Amino acid sequence: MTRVGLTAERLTRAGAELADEVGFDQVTVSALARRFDVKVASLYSHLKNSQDLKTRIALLALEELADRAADALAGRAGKDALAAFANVYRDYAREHPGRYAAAQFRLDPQAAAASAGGRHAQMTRAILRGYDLTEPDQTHAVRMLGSVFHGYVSLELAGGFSHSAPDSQESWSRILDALDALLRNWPAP
Amino acid sequence: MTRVGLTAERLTRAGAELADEVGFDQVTVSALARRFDVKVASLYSHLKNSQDLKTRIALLALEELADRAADALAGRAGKDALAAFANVYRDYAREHPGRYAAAQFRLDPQAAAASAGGRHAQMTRAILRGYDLTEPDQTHAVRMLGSVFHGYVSLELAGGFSHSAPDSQESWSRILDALDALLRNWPAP
DNA sequence: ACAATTTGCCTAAGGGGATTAGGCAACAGC
DNA sequence: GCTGTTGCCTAATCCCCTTAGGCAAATTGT
Repeated sequence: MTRVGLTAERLTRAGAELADEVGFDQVTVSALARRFDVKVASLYSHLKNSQDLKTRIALLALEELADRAADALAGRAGKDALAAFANVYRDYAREHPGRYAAAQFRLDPQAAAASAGGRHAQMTRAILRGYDLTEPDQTHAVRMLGSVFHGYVSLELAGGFSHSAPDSQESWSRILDALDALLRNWPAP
Repeated sequence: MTRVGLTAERLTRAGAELADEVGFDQVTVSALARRFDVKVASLYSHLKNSQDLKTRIALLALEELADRAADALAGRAGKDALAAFANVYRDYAREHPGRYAAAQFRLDPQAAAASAGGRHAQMTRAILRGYDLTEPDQTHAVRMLGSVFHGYVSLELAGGFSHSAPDSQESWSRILDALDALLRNWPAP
């Protein structure tokens, strides 16, 4: 029997592709085994279990997302940075819905600590350097931005804004305008 | 054999309770059968299948949420209405995490049309009557509010804001202040 | 009150995914 | 070429989903 050359990394990448094709919750050890034309049990030499697979895909997605965001942020500030950052999330979710869903996967504290989650938070804070916010308002703003981006992208992905005017792209642009205005004029307590 | 008296309604309610206890994705026809001390196959006289069960729970959650929101909105306007509405979502999600997750369940067009989704949208629009927005900005604002509420609640439920200062309640209040300010001063295109 | 009918829950059976134990063949290093 | 390790396999167990067909309990009509 010829060996196929499975590794945790190859399985994770293939799992991510599978997620984008059929949805993250349809990513299964069995489906992955079929994809490699290998018996299911064989994967257990490389993966601890099904949760391990999903965690790895989630970590991959978080890394990719952070990399793209870092790229987009380079050399930008103010509203420019805000929009670039936001678009990275939205575009990633549209290009890779399965991976985006994976990035929402509930990680255990172990994995969460090792994830790119920290980079995301840092970058969101970096954007706010272009605005005049001090703590604790900065944290409130970070949380709000995260909520809007995640919320909008989730709802859009779930089909919430299709089949109704105006265009989702239009709303997205205007919401970014509104957020920029809000950050420039954050209300005092 | 004595009959237990299963009905789709009782199963749906029990499913919702189960969801709150163990998580919506752990809600299974088998677990529900165990809860009623009945064989699994017996449930299929009342439910079409597993997806049917989940859809029913989702519809129940959407109704409950809409009822609470309608209640909270009665007699309120402006920021008062905004905060009351937002708190309904957040409180419901904290009291009933499984149901809240169910409300996010992807419904087929059939079920979606019969759901309380429309009421939610109408109520969000009603809140905006207290502000001076015309179309299409009103729709943009509706979408933004939905995104913030859903996004914040999701992130909070996923544990995103615990273990870090300031308190999540604090951020929530300040974000509502900020949204109110933004709606009173929505930027021109 | 009792027969006829409907209906609720059951047993049985088949299919798929997760996971573990134990075996043998392919590879790497000497 | 021999040896030890590793990769993939078979086999077995468990849990969930779903359908088919049967018997008994509730309900209905007389």
